[in-house]
Amino acid sequence: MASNPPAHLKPRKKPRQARATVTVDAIFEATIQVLLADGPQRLTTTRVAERAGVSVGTMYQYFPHKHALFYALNEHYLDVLAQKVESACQAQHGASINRMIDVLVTTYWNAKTERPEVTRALYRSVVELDNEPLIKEFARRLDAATAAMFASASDAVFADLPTVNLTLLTSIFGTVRGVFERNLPDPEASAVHRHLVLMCIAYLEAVKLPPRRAGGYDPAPRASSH
Amino acid sequence: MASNPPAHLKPRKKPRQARATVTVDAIFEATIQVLLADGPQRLTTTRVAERAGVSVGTMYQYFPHKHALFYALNEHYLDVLAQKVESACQAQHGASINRMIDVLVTTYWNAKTERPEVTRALYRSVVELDNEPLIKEFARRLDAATAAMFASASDAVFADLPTVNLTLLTSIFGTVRGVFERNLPDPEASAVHRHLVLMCIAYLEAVKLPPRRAGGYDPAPRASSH
DNA sequence: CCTCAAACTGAAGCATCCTTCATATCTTGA
DNA sequence: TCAAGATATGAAGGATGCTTCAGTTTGAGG
Repeated sequence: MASNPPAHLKPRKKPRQARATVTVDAIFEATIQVLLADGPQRLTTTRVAERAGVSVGTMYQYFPHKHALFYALNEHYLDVLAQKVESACQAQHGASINRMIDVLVTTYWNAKTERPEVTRALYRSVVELDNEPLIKEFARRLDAATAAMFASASDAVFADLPTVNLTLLTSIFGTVRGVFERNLPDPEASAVHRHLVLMCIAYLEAVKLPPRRAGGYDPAPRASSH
Repeated sequence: MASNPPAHLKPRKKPRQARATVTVDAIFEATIQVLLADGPQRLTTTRVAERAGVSVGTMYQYFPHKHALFYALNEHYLDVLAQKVESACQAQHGASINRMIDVLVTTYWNAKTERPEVTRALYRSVVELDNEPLIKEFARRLDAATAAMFASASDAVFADLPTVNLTLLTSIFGTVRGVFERNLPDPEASAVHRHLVLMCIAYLEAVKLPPRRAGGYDPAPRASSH
């Protein structure tokens, strides 16, 4: 369901027997474990294999090289994340922009916060080679999902939805990332979460086109026009 | 002028003769060059030394190991960046919040955009070991600078300035980073820049305390109260 | 001009790490 | 039960990188 991996880092083969499936799952899990325990620098084929309880050779039956493993891991993570956001957006079609923003931010936030260590580890690992296609595809999917949602808002229409949408996503993703990067403790992190919602709502209020009656912000605020 | 580097990655010695200064500068420049040309993965002591036109041994006279070099590079970069923002903030004391936001965002944005390749390379390199203290110190400095600025605003007072300030900085930094990460082409990047300013202004409008007279947003918008 | 500390050199030691492949074991299906 | 394909093993080859140090060159001060 995700994108098409560049040829050079496609998995070598898919598991056909039950034990092989177990093995591959163990390898993924081990990769995360090693990432958590030792950091991206010490993510070593040997270490992953050891932790997964298999031999190095086994890994190379499924992944042509280390980067392919890494790529597959991130692909899976981003795919799950994108699905969560997509279905959350879907569910809010026709709602108010306030609710949309709240759901969007909170869904993304919770998904990232569910396993903070994993999130942090992956953020730090995204540096590795060639996952730019992954990020692009992820961004494209969410762009589409949120744009469709906002276009369906019951209480607002936007002149330049693409830009508004892009700005929103960029700032939400960036803010969440910043919270992880600075390792903000919980009272502050929650406060930022709340204020991020406020910020986005205020932004949408400011850029939405005035509804049919009752001017939005500039001309004659709440007197019937003229 | 920056923080105190952890002992294990302090420079070994400072240049005492002119040629040594030249050497150290060349090493820094070469580090950036290699980062740009080959990426953080291929940043190798040998490669840096070669590009700098010195031998590996020379590098080790000044830096106890690779990470120390890296650390010093980032330290310098963040220091310059922090200074720019600090002085920009200083200059806006007493101004309106709109102007403050505009100056803050634009200053940061321009500083990052000045040499986009370098920015991108450094963003990608910040993964390396132990520069968390650097980030913390950088955040602390800017936090202080912008908080002081906003506290002096001529047209607004905030109930919870620390949170407002933290949210602003986190989202601004994060958004800019996101623009680089997604490698947004210029029309879109500029649009996000503009909208980021709008967003921050709308946010501050929404959270500022109502001025002495003429209620802010909730009660009786522009009729003399009561 | 001379001396000594500062600066520089770069081959080599040491430590990892990635990846392969010949071999062994397991599972399935007939 | 047995053959054949699937899966697993792990020692070893090959590559690269970090760091040291014994020795050389350079520059500053007397």
